[in-house]
Amino acid sequence: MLYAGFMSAALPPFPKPQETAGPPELLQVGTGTEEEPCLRADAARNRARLLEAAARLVAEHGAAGVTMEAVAAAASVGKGTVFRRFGDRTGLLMALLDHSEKKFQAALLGGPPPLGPGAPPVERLRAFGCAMLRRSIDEMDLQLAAEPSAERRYTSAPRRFLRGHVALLLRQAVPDGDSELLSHTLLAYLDAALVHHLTEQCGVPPARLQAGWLDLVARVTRTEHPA
Amino acid sequence: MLYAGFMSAALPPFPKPQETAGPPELLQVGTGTEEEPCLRADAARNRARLLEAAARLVAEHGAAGVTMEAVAAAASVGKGTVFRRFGDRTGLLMALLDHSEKKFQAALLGGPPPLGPGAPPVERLRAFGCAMLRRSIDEMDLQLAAEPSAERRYTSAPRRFLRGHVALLLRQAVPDGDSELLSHTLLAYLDAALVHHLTEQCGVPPARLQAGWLDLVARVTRTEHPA
DNA sequence: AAATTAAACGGACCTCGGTCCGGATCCTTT
DNA sequence: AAAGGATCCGGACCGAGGTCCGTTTAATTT
Repeated sequence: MLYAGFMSAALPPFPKPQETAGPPELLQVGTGTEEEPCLRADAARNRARLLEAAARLVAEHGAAGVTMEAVAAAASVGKGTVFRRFGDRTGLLMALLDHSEKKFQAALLGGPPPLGPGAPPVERLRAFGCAMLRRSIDEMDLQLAAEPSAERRYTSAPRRFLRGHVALLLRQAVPDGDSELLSHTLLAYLDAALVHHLTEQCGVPPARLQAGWLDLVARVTRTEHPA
Repeated sequence: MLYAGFMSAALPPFPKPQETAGPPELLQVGTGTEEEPCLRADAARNRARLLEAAARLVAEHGAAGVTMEAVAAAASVGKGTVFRRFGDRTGLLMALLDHSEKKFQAALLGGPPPLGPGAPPVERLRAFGCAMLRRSIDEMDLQLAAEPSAERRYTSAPRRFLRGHVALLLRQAVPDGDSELLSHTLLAYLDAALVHHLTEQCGVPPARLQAGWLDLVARVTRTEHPA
């Protein structure tokens, strides 16, 4: 069931939808946060409305134009409802990325190689990076806008999943070595903000970024470059 | 003259102190933004007051307690003055780190080896990372609070300086290889937010972080581990 | 079908970062 | 020393994120 929507639990009075804990140091894939735990009818309807409205606003005015009040108004819903459902602005933006996220996770877990299982780990790492780069470039504005504050940046469910995946591959490809730490390093190269900076502000062409990834993987795994 | 205060120019009506451009792709060290261009007497006095007040607030309530209004009040100064001088909250916080920053830069440029010049590049890289880790751990709250928004994260003068330094060492240590991109990767490992996450939220001991750095440098430069 | 209760709703309200501009203040010029 | 002009000051103002709580509504029980 993949990881299934990273924040959507319905909690007592108002407290923001927290992370449903999960195992403290999960190395498994599927970060287990359960799907919407049976939203009430009206709640589900409003949630859908809000997502639709938010998506429309993004399409029209870019991610920067997605104001919590604007979304609420566009969905004919109270402001409080938006926060109740998504916790905060970041949560709403992440929910917008959820679909793409789930598809990507599915490809990693069960898709065809080399992205999915079946190929040797180093090859899967290469493919992973290239796919991530594409994704980052495509959904740039949203990815940037959805970035959590510094304290939570590394604890979001999608991030944890990706890191777990990379760490898994690294454990196979680099048995000697701190896969946990190395996985952070590799993921950092694919960070949306960095990719944005390099491509938009420094004019680095995507091909160079991709070559850089292949080179980085080769160095970290101490392998040779692919042909 | 190092890089000398990353933002402090006095500009016409109000526009925020911008980056004074600088060469588009400077690979030199000393990122040239000139010192306070002769602040008016009252302006200089207020600037000092503000920094002092801000430092006191940090000491008392942590970086989170540094509110622009609070700083203004504590310095007996108008709110607008704070913004005029420092541009925005990030600018104020960065100014607080400026002293430590300059000292660090001096150590890199002219201090004793292996941090300063005189040691082989790989050794300097190792020392650089260890020093950065210490710094990150010491000034954690401030570093986190001073982090710019995603769009500007990679364009701040201190960041550019550090990246230039690492890229310089990498060009010597790894002539074959995209030093620009690799320098981003190495710096990412030392990112304050990541260090915070690992040490505070994951309980990773600093020694492991340091070992991870040495290992990373070894892999990236394709050298052996030090004894 | 009425009563009950847990959950959801909505919008007033608060805080804080950031902007504006009329007026005060400091340097220069003569 | 007086005037003139550039710079700076201050605090009212605005927008947006986030919270609170009295009210409404959907599920459940009897």
